[in-house]
Amino acid sequence: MQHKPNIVDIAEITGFSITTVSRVLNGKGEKYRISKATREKIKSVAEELEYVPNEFARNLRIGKSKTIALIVPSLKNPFFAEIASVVNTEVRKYGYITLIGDSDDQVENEKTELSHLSSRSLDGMIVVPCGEKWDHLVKVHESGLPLICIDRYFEDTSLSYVSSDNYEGAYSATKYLIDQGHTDIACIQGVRHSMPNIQRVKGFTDAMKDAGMDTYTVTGDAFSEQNGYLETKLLLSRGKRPSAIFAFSNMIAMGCLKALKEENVRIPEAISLITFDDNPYMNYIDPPLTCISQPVEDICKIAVKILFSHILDDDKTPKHVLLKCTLKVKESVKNVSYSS
Amino acid sequence: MQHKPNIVDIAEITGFSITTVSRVLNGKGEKYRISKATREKIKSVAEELEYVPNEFARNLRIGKSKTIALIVPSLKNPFFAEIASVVNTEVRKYGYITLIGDSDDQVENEKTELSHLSSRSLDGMIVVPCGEKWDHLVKVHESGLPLICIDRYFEDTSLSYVSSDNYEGAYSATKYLIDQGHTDIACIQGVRHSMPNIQRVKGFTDAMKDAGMDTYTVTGDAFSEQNGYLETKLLLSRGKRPSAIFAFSNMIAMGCLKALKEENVRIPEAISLITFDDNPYMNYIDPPLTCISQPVEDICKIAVKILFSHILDDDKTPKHVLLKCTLKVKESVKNVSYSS
DNA sequence: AATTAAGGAATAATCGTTTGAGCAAAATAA
DNA sequence: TTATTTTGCTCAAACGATTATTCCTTAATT
Repeated sequence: MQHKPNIVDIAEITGFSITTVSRVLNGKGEKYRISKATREKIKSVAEELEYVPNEFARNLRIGKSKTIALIVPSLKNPFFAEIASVVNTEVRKYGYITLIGDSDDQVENEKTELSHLSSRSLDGMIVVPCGEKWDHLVKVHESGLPLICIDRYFEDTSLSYVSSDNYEGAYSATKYLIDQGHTDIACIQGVRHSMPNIQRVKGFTDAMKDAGMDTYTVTGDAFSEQNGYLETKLLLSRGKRPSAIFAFSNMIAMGCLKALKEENVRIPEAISLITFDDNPYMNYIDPPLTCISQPVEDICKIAVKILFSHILDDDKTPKHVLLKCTLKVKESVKNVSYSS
Repeated sequence: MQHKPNIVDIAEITGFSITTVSRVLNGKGEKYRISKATREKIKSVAEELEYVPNEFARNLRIGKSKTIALIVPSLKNPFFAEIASVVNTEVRKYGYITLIGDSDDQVENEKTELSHLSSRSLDGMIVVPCGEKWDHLVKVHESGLPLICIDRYFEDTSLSYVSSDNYEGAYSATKYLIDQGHTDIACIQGVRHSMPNIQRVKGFTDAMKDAGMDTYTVTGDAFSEQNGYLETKLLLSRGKRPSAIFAFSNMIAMGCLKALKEENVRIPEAISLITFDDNPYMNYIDPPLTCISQPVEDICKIAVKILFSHILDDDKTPKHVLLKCTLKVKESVKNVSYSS
C-alpha cells in the first residue's frame, strides 16, 4: 500500500463495510452497536496502517472544517503576535486549526483575506478589524459564520467582542500622571476611528477635565512607531513642552523613545512617558516604562470561549466583554509635585 | 438562493453544463473552445452570485490543498513571530495559505502537529525543528511532502534548509570582543544539539583559539530568558567574573539583563554584553545592545522560494543555504584594551 | 452526396467521508 | 410455535468540484 490508506482500504482488509469502519473510527461504535471484537480489529488495523482521515473529504461531507481564521493588522507587532500565539494555542484545545491572516492594517486586505479564507468553509472567525466600517464583517456574521472581534470593535452591532476597558485604562494612567503632579500632558493617539483609541482619548480627556485641567494635547493618527516618532518630534519643537507624554501603544512609545533620545531629552527627568501595552522588553528599556498592561491572554481565552459557544452551542446572542487593564508603575514617570 | 452558490447553481441559471461552467471558471475556456459569449455569461453570473469555489471539494478531487504548514518552536518569541509573519506574507503571494503550528519547543508537540496538519493534505511544510532527531521529518519528506527547515537544521540529510551562517556570525562577534580587549569571555548557549547552537559554539571557540585565548566558558542549555537569567546569576557568583558575556539569543540576553540589573552590574562598564538576534527594541534597551543580526526576512523569502520550487517545479534536489549575519555595534561592549 | 474535421457542450465517474434507512440473524417474549 | 425486540452490520446517496470520454452540430473536404 503505497498511497495513503483510507477507510476503503481498512474496510477491505478487515472485511467489514465502509460504514462500519467509519463509525468505529469516529467513536460511534457503541452507539451503532458494533461489537467490541469488530471495533478492536478495525482500530488495530487503522493504527497499523497509520490511517489519518482525509479532512477534506470529511469537511466536504459534513460542511464543517474544524478551522477558524484569525485576522490581525500585523504579526510583526508583538502585541498581535501574542494574540496570535494565544489564540492558536486555545483553538487547538478544541481540536480546531487556526488560519492566520495579516491585513497590514488595510481594510482592503482585510476584505481580501476574508473572502480568501471563507472559501475554506471556516467554522468561525476572530478579527482585529482595522477599518472604520464593519458592514463586511456583519455581513459575514449574518451569513451564518460566527465572528468575534477582539481588541478593536464596534458598538451597536450584533457582533460579539472582547477587549480591554480602554476608557478605564486611559483614565487611570492619566490620573496617575496628574497625581504625580503633571499638569501639561500630551497624548499621542493611534488610529482615530478605532474604538480602543476613541475610548482612550475619552478616558484621557475625562481624567483631565475631572481634575480641572485644560492644557492638554491629543495628536497623532496611527499605532505605529513612525507616528510616535514624528509626533514626539513635533511636540518637542513646540514653544512649551509638555511635562509628560502618554503613548497609546507600545509601538508609539518606541517612536517616542527614538525621538527623545535623538533630542537628548532625558526620561523621566526632562519629560515623563507612560504607555499602553506591556511586554517583556519594557523592563529592560532605559528607563523601564510605566505602562497600562492589557490582559491579552485573558482577552484571547475569553474570545475563543465565546466563539466556540457560538459555533458549538449555537448560542447566537452577542456578547460584549471588556477586561480591566493594570497600571504597572516603573521608572519613566517623575513625580513633579514638589519640584515645580 | 440562501445557501452558498456552487457550480451546479451557476450551471442551472446559465443553462450550460457543470463541465462547461467548471472549465470557464478555471480559465480553461479557451483550451476547450468554449465560445466567448458563453464564457462571459458564466463569469458574470458567477460574479453576481459571489461564487466562491469550495476548496474542499476541489482539494479532494485534485489532491492538492494550496496550503503549506509552518511549525515554529514558539510564536511568543519575537524571532519566530517575525518568521511567521514573513512566511505568511510570502506564501500568500503564491495564492497559498499558511497553517501555523506551535511546538512549544517540544519534539512531541512537533510530531503531533505534524500528523494533525498532514491530515489536511498539505502541499509543503516549513519547519523550525526543535529536537535532535529528524527521522520523522525525513519520513514526511520522503513520503512526498516537500519539507524545508529554517533556522535550525540538520546536516547529512536530504532535507533542504536555509539558515544564517551561525559559525561566521559567532566568530565575528567573538573576534569583535577580542578586538575590544576582552580576554575572559563567557558565552551562554541555547539548545545544545541544535545546529545553530553547535555552529555558534564552534565559531566562538575557534575565534578564541585563533586568538590564543583559553579562558572562556560555554554554559547554558536553552534559548530562553530563564536560562539567560540563571546562567548569568551563576557567572556573577564565580570568583573571577568574565569581562564579557555573549548571549546566543535575544531571549537569553533578556535574562542576562535581568540578572545584571538585579546584581547592579553596569553594562558595559562592569561587564560587556553582546547577543545574537536583533529587533526594534534592542535600540531602546539600556544600553542599546551590540548584536549579531540575522537576515530573517531573506531567510524566509529564500525558504519559501525553494519550497515552491520543490512543490511546483518538482525539483527534488536538496538545497542548503546559509546567509551572512551582520554585526551591529551599539553600546553594550566596552573597549578594555587600555583600561586593564 | 458522402465523409471528415472541428467546434461546443454534456455524461458520468471519481476523490474519501458521513449517515439515514434498512435488513438478516439471534435472542427474548408471548 | 410465533411475534417481537435486539444485535450487528450494510447499502447507497450525498458533499462540490474535476475531467476523460462521448456526443451532437455545423462546416469543410473529397
